Amino acid sequence: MSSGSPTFTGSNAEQTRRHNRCVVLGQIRRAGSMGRADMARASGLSVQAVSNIIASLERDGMLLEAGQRSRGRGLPAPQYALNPDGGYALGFEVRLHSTSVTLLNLMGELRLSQRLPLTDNDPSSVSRQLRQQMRTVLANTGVDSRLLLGAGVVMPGPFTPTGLANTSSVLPHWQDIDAGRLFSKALSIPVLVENDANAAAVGEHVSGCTESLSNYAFIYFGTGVGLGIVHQGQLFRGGSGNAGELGHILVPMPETGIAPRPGIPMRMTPLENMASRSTLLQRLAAAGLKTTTDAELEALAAADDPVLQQWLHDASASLSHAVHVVENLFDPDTVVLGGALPDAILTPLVEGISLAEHSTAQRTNRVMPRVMQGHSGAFSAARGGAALVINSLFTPHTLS
Amino acid sequence: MSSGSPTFTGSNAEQTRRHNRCVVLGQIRRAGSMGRADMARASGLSVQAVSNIIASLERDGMLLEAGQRSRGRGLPAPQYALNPDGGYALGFEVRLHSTSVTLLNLMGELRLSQRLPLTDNDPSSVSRQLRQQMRTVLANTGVDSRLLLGAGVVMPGPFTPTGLANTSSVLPHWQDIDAGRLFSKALSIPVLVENDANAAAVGEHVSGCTESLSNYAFIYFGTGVGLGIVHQGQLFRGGSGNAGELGHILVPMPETGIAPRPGIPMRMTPLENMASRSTLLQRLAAAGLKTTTDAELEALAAADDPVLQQWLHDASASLSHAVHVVENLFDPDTVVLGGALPDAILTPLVEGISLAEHSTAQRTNRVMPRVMQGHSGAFSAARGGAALVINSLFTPHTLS
DNA sequence: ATTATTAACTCAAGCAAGTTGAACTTACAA
DNA sequence: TTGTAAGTTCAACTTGCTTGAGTTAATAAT
Repeated sequence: MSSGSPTFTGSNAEQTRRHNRCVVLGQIRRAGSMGRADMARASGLSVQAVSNIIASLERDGMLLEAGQRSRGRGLPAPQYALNPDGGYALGFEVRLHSTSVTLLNLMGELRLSQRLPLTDNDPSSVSRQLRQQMRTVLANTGVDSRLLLGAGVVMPGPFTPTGLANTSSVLPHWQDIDAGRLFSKALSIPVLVENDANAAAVGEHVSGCTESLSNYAFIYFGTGVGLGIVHQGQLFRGGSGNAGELGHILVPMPETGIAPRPGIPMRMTPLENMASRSTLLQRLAAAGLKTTTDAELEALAAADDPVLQQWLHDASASLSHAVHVVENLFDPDTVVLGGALPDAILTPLVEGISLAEHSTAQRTNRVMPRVMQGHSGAFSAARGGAALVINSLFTPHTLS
Repeated sequence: MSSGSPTFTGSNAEQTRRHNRCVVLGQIRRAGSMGRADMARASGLSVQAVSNIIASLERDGMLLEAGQRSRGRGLPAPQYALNPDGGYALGFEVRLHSTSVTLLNLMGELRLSQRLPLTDNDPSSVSRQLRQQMRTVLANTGVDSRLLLGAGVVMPGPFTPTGLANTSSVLPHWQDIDAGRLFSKALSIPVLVENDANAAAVGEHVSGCTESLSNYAFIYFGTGVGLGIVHQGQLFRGGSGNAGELGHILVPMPETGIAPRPGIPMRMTPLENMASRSTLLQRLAAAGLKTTTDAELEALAAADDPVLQQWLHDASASLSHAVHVVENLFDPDTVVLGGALPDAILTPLVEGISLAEHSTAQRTNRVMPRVMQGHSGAFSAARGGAALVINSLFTPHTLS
């Protein structure tokens, strides 16, 4: 089913208040702490309106007074800052054989993360396991369940426009399941479902190298290679929620002795055949190295393993091509690379990227580097899931 | 200067009304005509709120009563439809040696279009010429200037985030000029400035093959090749307004005897070296054919000119690659191709596109063709400019 | 030291716009 | 002929932002 025109929905006083709360919270978050008059100026609201919103946020425990600040004459302004413990968000990553969970506080700080093996990945088994993990996390951190603002669940796509089901997914048994509704019922809190790249992209916004940016691209290394796009503070999801399939785009293949496929005019290959973790593992396996864990990969990196070095070389070249495409099509303020690779691999991969001079991104007035390294490691997707919830507090929901 | 986080601005009752007016107008537009109760159900507003908005829109001349409609029992509902003459929008295209103007009514119907040669393209000369063209159009159509809702001006980029200036643009003398402010002063109406591809994309939404869609990509053939992305009814502009530089992405080069450039690992070339109007003209010139006008191109197409045929073949192959990239990165409901090419060229170009089966876009449940042909011809950009204004009436401004 | 100025905040009244519920109108059905 | 359903209007109510007057406290000027 195609998305059609979104039937925009009407607004009223209640939604206006919700919007303005988001605006105020977002400003406090970005500035660290602010006074009422500053917020009024920044938001265009009257001081009185800001004052009422502050009072309501303080009642809800989201804000704390943070001293006073005097700038020259006049009454010193009481400053307000986020209460880090004013709320928490859970993030889950559901994979074929494991589920991960993270807990972030309002400031986007990691409180706990945990991974469990998953034996049955049918919907009800997964729901049970997430529910169990939620209980464990709350018990281990002492966080009151009433402070949970929601959960973000990261799952492999593809998605359909009607919520979040998948057709020929990596996960069996999930055809046409509305995962959001399912988990929301199981966990008794609001749930957002996203793919790994989108979640990781938002994770970088909530705590990472793009906190001050609202337009950027995030290249995520999971099993394959994904792309999360943040545009004007919002995720770009595409018509059916499957935008950012960077791994599918064709890149020129370096001469590695592999024959070109028939039907493809040149020696082109999908990016995920060159620059994904599974490709690396395949190459290592072909060379007789049975490698699977991050620790093993780190050891190979430390030993300057030649197969790994060659892969890094080839993968960086392919990524350079992909980054060029992303820069020209999305015009991001920066391109961040991160995900489920150890830093020992990710860092040389990012450093190996060489960008063409001739590009829209080659502006004179840019303040960010064109390429940056973002969060990495096993929990970057789950962290991103929790970040989706945190981020939604600070970002007015522009639609609906 | 990078965009940073957009400081979202607060909302109030006045903006709520503006938003709801857009919602209601948009629904009437999509449905053709509607009654109050239908709009209330579709928007989530109360019937009374809709009623008040309808009254205000009718006072403003934007709506007309369009009979009654009875569905079974109950009071027959008075229907409302857009008043085609309730407002007009101007669209301009500023090029190196010409300026074009179009006038669209509220329904997106073309009322007039005109092209004038441009001798001096410095800012004040252009402003004068546009002002003159506005007067001419109003005089020739008898439209009252008070019915002008605004103008959309299409100019070549690149843009900067601070409004709409350009640095190393095709147009000289325009460095760091705020074109929007300039034209708005000259024309005494609100002005939007966009690049050709974005404007043409919105043009297709206002009257074209994507009226019922809110996620699509538009590949625009101007001097080069551009891409306009509409996502959830909004243009995707990127961090500095320069998203969609499709012409810059590298595509595999068919064996046409041209030597590969040094530094590029394979025989890759920017798309606009393969699939742009200027490339076609160059090839024709190299073959001794001094062709410049659309009429001459149409004649060559009718004569099955071999140089043109070869170009069509090569360009379609390159475009196939580009469409594949666009499908996978943006996940649009469809990809539309259009712009400043005559139909005699555009149609075979679109028909020549062959798409890989293996793609995110290869869904089972798609309702639109993957590739469609959109508006073409000399005025497609200027039309798009006017469409920007019309579209803004029906699309709630989600930010700011 | 006293007074003026300035900035930030609070209080109370006012306003705009959406919501709610009762009353009215019309068409179809029993 | 009467009842029911659907659409609309009217009037009272509610929410939330704005406005303007009054209060407080820090700095600057006298």
